[in-house]
Amino acid sequence: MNIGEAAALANLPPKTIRYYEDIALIHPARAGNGYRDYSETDIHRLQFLQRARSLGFTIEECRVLLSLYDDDHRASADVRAVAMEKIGEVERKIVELRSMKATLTRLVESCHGDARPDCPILEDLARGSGPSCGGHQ
Amino acid sequence: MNIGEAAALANLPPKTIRYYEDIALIHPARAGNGYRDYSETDIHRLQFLQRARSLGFTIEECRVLLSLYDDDHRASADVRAVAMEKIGEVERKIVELRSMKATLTRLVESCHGDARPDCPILEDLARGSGPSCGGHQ
DNA sequence: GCTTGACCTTCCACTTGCTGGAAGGTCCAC
DNA sequence: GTGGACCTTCCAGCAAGTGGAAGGTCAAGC
Repeated sequence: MNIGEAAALANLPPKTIRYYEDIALIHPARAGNGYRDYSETDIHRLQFLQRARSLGFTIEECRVLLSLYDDDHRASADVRAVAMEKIGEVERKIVELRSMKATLTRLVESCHGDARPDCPILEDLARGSGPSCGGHQ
Repeated sequence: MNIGEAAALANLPPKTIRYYEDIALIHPARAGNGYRDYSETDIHRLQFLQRARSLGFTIEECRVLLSLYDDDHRASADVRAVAMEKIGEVERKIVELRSMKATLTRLVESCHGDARPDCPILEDLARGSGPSCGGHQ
């Protein structure tokens, strides 16, 4: 199967699939004309990657998950641990975004938003969070 | 004032401050010895950048905000519009992360997590989201 | 047989927002 | 005058792809 069909089945752009081969996540065969030739197994790996990436796993985490996927003697506890760590990361990100949203909302509500130049949003930004006033890096 | 002191006041690494100069967000003076020399105004702009970045504005958005900050004839409505657009983006990101977290949580709960190799998490990933089954790009 | 267009190939550059490190200059205290 | 902390420039690299150029291949239509 050519890369276009594989792309449609895995819901990934052909460019991304070639990139995944570049970084050795998949190893498709080659047809006589030099075209990549994807097997059912390759498609499964691509779908695996698409789904894992969409769930927020990094490429390196996907590599680990794929090696567990390939390992018949894996412990499901190992997979579970990776997923739980990711839940924690996603949670931390949500908390951070909620804090950003709260601050932005407060700023927008404090701004009259008309044609005049005085703007509490810009004033707040220019004040900065200071060297030790809760700015988050 | 040298870059180290400016960095402490703005809560930014010196490297980042040089980078901001590289991309023309700030234009500090130079002392006789070639060292950058930051004024109070420069510090305010750096604090502005630090705060705006921490609130999720991209560098290009910061550039727009700084130009509004510099413009005595700005309309506060323009600033407000940028901030509201950012609130929308942050919200969309939160929704996406919540959906990721829900899926991950479901997967983790379905996995016994012991020494055996059978793992619903890997099975789900290998199934993929399919070409038209709600995978999000 | 020839053209057209869709597909495939490789390779290199670009993106965002920095960060790390090398090689060297400056400043100040001891 | 020496050590260490600071500063300078420049070059390389990170994640995770994306865009585009230059060219090869395949199948359909005339």
